[in-house]
Amino acid sequence: MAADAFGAFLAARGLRMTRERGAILAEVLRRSDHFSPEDLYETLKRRGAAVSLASVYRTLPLLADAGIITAAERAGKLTRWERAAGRGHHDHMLCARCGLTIEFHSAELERLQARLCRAHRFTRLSHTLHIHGFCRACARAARGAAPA
Amino acid sequence: MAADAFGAFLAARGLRMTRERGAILAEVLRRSDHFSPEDLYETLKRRGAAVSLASVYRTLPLLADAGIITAAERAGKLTRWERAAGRGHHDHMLCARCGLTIEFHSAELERLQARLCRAHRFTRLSHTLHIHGFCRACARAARGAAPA
DNA sequence: CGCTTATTGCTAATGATTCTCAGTAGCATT
DNA sequence: AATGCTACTGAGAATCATTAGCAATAAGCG
Repeated sequence: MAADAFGAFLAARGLRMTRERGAILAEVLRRSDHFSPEDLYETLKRRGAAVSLASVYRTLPLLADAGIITAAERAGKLTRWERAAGRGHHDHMLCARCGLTIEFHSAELERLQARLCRAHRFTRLSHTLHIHGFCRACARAARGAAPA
Repeated sequence: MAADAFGAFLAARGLRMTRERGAILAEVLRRSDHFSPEDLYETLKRRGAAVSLASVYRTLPLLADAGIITAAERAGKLTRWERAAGRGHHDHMLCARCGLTIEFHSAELERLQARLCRAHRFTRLSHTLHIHGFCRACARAARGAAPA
């Protein structure tokens, strides 16, 4: 279904659904985590789908425009992407020690933001919330390692 | 005062307060907006403070560790920094059309985040919230430009 | 004042992302 | 099925922010 949606999206813009774009889309849909363009490229190569890195870079923004994925973060140098949650959206808690990503959603948070935007006469389109810190395991480890 | 704090921070790490670091710190404190390393470098050069771009890049992370500035965003390729709000912290609304940045703070938002983190057993250190959309003027302009 | 060693400026290197360009392939029409 | 018009692709060069390497300086301590 996402493939059809993407095809329609492309057609509406006079673009074409090619084998490469199909392969990239399929791989993206298979993923549920965050991935970098390089990640995706390596995986595709490993699976035998001959798609160049340039095409991966060219296709990701298209998938984003089509609403199928969104840019998730810019950790270090890499840009990471993730599958769009279809309808809703979620925010992230990122563990600074082990890299764990916790995805969460809070209707209350959304409502609060809407209220804040209204107060500032700001028309909200999207948002990104990243909470940095330590996951449970790492917080415990840190406590054990540096008790002083 | 911030200069003293930075000096103490450096001393505690066996680092030295140099003329260059002093100049960079002074310029950073003079700024109230978001700035890129390049921005800062150009301004310093214009003011006659001979500080190399490499030193700017080397000093910004130190100022961040000292809590004087924080990395604000990654628009395009540039990394932008801003002065830390001293005590509190604020979030951002970014206008996609004119680039306006609205800074805001909401105690309720902070409380809500604390609650969400507790629920996920996550130890929060910091967070970044960027709301993307249109500022009042641009929203009005957009409505006028594309009324259909 | 004289050391020790952190720091600086310059410049080359790095590395993710983008561009270029010649060859290839959708797809609508004939 | 063949043709024409373009979008698309792969490979490698080009960009450009950020880093690393190195010789020359200059903090900060005794």
